[in-house]
Amino acid sequence: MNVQEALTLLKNKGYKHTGKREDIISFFSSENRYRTAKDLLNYMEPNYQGISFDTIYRNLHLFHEVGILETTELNGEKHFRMKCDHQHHHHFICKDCGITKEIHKCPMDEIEEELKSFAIDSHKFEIYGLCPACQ
Amino acid sequence: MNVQEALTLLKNKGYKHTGKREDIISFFSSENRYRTAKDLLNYMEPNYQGISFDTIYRNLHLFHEVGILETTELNGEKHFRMKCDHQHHHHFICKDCGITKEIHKCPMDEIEEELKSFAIDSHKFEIYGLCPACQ
DNA sequence: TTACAAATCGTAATGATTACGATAAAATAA
DNA sequence: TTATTTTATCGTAATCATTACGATTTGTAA
Repeated sequence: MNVQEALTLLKNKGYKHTGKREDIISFFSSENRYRTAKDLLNYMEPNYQGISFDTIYRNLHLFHEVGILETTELNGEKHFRMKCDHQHHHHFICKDCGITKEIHKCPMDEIEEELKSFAIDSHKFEIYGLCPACQ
Repeated sequence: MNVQEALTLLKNKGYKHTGKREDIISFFSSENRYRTAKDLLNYMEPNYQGISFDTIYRNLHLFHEVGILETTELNGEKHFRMKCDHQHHHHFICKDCGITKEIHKCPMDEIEEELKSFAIDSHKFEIYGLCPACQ
C-alpha cells in the first residue's frame, strides 16, 4: 500500500487528515520493515517536538484497524509494517533490522484437512534470522 | 516430556530439587496447553501462599533455557507449555483455552531454496482459532 | 551438622502500552 | 469567512507484565 492509498482509505472511513498521520504513513511506506512504536517516535520527534505517546499508539492501532498496517510481535514488542495488499504470502523477518522478504509458499492449503473440527481464524508463519546485510 | 524426565534433566544440570519446581513441572505436564505466568501463579498460590513473582518467572525462564518448556507469545503475553521432544512439528493453538493440536506438516523444507542468502535461525508456524470444546 | 551455594521472599523498579481530562486543530455548514 | 462540531493531540498518570535485588531460607554434599 502506498501513501496516497492509505490517506484515501483514512478519509473514506471518516478520519481526519493531519500532518502527523501523513508523516507516520510515509515512515512506514518507505521500507519493507517491521518497526516499533519507539522507532516511530524517534522518527517523529525532530519534526514534532513533544509529540505524545497517545498520538503514536492511537494512530498505530487505528492504522492497523483500518488495514494500513500489519503487525507482529518480536521479542515482546509489537512491530508494525505497511500492509501488503497483493496476494497472500508470508515473511522472512530479519531479527536485527526487521527487514522482510516475501515467502510465496503457504502451508495452510494442505493443512485444513487435518483440522476439520477446529475453527481456524488465523495463522502465522514467519521465518527469523539475519538478512544478507546484517550477517 | 514427563515429570520424571524433567526432574532428572534439572538435576543433571546441577539445579536443585524443590517442591515448588516439582509442582511447576506437574502443572505443565498435565496438559497440552499454553499457560501464562499468571495461570501458574494461580495454580501455585493455594499450596504456597505468598510465593514470589521472582520464583515464578525465574523458574519459567530456567525451564525454558534447559529445554523443559517451550514458549510463544499470544496477545502480548508469554505463554509456556511442556516441551515436545518427539519429531519436529507445529501447533494449532486455541485462542481461548490455549490447548494445542499437533500439525505434522512443516513448510520449511520447501522454502530453504528461496532463502539461500539469508541466515535462517528459526521459524514459527502457528494456527489460531477455537478448539471443538471452545466453539 | 555444618557450611556453602542456590532458591525463594518481599517488594521495588522497569518498560511498553493504555487511559484521560484539557486543549488544539480539522472538517463542515452557514 | 466564520461559527460549530467533531476528532486529534498533548501532557501526564495509570496499568500490566516482567525483571531486579538485598535479605533470608533451604538443599546438598562434605
